[in-house]
Amino acid sequence: MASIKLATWNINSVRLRADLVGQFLTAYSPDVLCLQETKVPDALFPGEVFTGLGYVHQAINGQKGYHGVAILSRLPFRKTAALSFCGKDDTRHVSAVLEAGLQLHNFYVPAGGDTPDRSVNPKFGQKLDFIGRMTRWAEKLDRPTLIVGDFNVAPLDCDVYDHKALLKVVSHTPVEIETLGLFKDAHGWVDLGREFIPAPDRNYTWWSYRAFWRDKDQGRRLDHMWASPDLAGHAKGHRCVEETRRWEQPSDHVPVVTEFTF
DNA sequence: ATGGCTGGTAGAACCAGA
Repeated sequence: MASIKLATWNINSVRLRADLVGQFLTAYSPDVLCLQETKVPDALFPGEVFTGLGYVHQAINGQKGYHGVAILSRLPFRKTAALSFCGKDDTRHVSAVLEAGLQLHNFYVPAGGDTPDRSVNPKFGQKLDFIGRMTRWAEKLDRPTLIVGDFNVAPLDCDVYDHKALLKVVSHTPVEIETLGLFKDAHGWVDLGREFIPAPDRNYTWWSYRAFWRDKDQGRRLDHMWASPDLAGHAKGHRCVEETRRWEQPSDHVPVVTEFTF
């Protein structure tokens, strides 16, 4: 029986934290790692660090300063692609088809700015539109598909430390949760994080750099792995690697890992 | 309950994250 271990991690600058990525790859040995917020143009991507660890297959889509995504893999790709949604080429997607036929899509959904009102904050509108565009994109999928990444939405009450307070905070507002829910239901995506760690258990993937929030465990579940219905049953193990949040000069997000058997 | 850190681009204070 074949087994594939896939991981996703918002790294918040892959150049600054290339060694941390290497530490994670060595310690947890995923076959594939999807990164978000690489913050580096493709020509400057530190690929050799990961090639040296056996991750010789790399699909990257980055730009200067902001956003940026990458897929590092020990398994060969049949094909790779990068999508631009909403008329903006802002490096929020990269995908790869693995030899097993698994379609892997890595997303960095817009954060959405400060004010949850698209009439005064265009970034919030862009976020909702991006998720709407994902919904239409998913209509065409007809293969076993895994979507991973930083969705920048904590959908369930128990995905934040204080549901009532955060209803007004971008990442947990009702309209974001509704929009993400429409996307989820349209394809029947299975939220693997909650398959393996059911509500209402604590299951955070992000903690602010601000010490007060971190020390009080005021986290949110923003990073996700969603499987299409035909793939979800193959998921056999799942975890968040909270340890990395305590590493020196860490990302504010932690890796999420799922193992599949076929 | 809170944005009071952090990174990148600059080459000093911004913007952005969420």
